[in-house]
Amino acid sequence: MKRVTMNDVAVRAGVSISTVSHVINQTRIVEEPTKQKVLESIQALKYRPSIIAKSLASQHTSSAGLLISDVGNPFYDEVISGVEDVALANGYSIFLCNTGYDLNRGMKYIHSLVDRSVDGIIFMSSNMNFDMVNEVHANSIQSVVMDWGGTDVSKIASTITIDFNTGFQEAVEHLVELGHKRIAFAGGPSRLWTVRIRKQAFQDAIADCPTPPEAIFLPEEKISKEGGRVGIEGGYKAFKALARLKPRPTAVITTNDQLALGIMWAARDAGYKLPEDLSIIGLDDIDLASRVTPTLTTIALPRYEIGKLAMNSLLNLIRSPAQLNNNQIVTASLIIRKSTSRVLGK
Amino acid sequence: MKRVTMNDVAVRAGVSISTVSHVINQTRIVEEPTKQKVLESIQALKYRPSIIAKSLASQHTSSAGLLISDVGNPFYDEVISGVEDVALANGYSIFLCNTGYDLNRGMKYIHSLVDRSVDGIIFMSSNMNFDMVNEVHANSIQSVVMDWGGTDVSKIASTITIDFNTGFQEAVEHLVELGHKRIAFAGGPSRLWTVRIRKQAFQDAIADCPTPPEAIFLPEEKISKEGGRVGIEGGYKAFKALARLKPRPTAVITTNDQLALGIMWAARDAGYKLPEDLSIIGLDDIDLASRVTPTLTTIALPRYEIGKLAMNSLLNLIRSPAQLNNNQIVTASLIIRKSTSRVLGK
DNA sequence: TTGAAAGCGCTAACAA
DNA sequence: TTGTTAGCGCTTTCAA
Repeated sequence: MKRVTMNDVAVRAGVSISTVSHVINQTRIVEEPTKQKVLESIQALKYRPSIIAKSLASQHTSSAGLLISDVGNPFYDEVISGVEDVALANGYSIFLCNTGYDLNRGMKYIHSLVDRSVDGIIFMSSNMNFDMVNEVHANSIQSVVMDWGGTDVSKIASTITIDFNTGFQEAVEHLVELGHKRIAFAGGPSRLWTVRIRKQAFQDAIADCPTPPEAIFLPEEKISKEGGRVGIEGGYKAFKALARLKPRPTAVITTNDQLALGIMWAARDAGYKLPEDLSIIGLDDIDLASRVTPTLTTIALPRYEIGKLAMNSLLNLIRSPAQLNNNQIVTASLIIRKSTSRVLGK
Repeated sequence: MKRVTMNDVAVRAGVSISTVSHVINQTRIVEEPTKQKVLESIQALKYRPSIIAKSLASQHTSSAGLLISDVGNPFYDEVISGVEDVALANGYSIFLCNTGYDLNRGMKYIHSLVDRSVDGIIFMSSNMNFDMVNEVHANSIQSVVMDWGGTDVSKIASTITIDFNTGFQEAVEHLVELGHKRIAFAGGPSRLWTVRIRKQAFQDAIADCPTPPEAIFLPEEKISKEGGRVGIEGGYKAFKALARLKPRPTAVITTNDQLALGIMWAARDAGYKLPEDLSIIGLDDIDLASRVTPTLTTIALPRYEIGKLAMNSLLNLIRSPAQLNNNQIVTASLIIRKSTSRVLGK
């Protein structure tokens, strides 16, 4: 039981191999009767083209790599789905590369992808560096990078950046409207670009208020663990810090939903009534956010859209490499749920 | 800037192309001086072999497909990591295929993987069918399937099955020791094999007790949504059903952690003190389980190990296809945390 | 111990 | 409109 090749189809249809190729790829006009014979042979022989052979001959593989730092991070779920959906729709297959926040591992993956001659790579790992993008570029492979600080890659890759300003502005306005005068901010260490950009957006939003509320910054280092990641545990710690403040903030805005949930749970454990005693705003809109009680008000990232956008950008780049330097911006915006409420009058 | 090929290396080293191939693959003895020359050329030219060309010539691709139903399901996080870790360590790359609980989509992926000549496929999607496995087998591609009911594929694939008996036995024993006499079971619809197997394990565990506690089955259909999936919302509904029972069960065992968390949160919303008023046991040991308060006692699935096991089995199969019919069993076992406690004496 | 050469299954000039 | 054929970059048999 050998593999059925294009040649088998050609022989059975009584045409040349190149005709077969052309009817399959619709790459030149073939007379209807001839075409039908070919199609019939393909059916009869259950012929399936070898993508490998095709790749070797055509010099592109219809495959792409997706570099992320952690499949376990709820941020990525929908991003992956978005990427996959447009990939599948375009005949592309995705190599998933999970760096696990490890630069060496990331570089290994890059090499593997280059060796496999993928047509493009999407960088969504916060733990990436310029060398990686450059290595990819040096091998004339296209790439799209989620703009997570560090070096400027806009000369050699398309980028996607998230506009947090809108979201934070809406969040602060929302709280101010509810009467909050002291708003805390909880995030990881500012040395991380991902944190800095959010913090800046928060500060700008505060400053933009007609009568700015007081902004209080919870101690960063206590909240985060090694690597700078913050999670639910970070929320517990953030709450402790928050509860200790003398005039207590009446609201808190966080840099991610897990952190917000941690604060929420810690607050409840401490006997707070939510949201009356403390308004909480998250960021990301992970799945859980709408499933806990009270449901979490959060600055939502259109994650599925980001995934689709990234893959579409990559496809554009692959199809017309000239079209570089398109920096796409996606906007984060507030979703109001039940974890925020009017501050209690005294 | 053309690609550096094996031929370039051969020319520079003054040897034949086949010698280069052999030193790279260590597939025949090459005199030390010759070998050094080749190695030096490789370095100097920064030569990297084309996996595509290699695949075409050698008829295997060092790539594999991983079919799962939903990246968003926390069950898969570590499974994926496990698969990836051993894949990476063995020079394999993984095509991630997210069926989204959709059979058609699954079949599309299968075809794509077959066309790409992957060396093997791991089926971890509950939404798979015999046709898929058979299609893969018909193309002489190896596969490992997570034994999620349906048809028997043991003749054409290696399988992994989870032993739930141990876990449920430990769970029931644990509750009995704590004095529980009425234990509820909350799960999705029994028509799903995944649910049935767990339910059976629960019933067996109850029956095995010296003095069996009473087993109460919460209404399945109310708990699950379309497709039979149960999540946090299901937990809320399960709790309502549970709270309505006349002599209230003092403990509940669920078929997954999300369900357990839903019950936990609903119970707290209803003013229960946990775990005193209700002991709750989950299943899976998802990340959240150890991060909520009270931390969740749960029947843990060694998910990372399952991933590693699956990929290792696949590699074995690829290396020696004869070695089929190895059905591996992994055991689920209880992790005791804080969501279970002694039943209050009256 | 090494080299020559015939593929692997397809694409894409170039001819006809 | 169709066919011939030279690769794509590598593996592997067969000879030397």
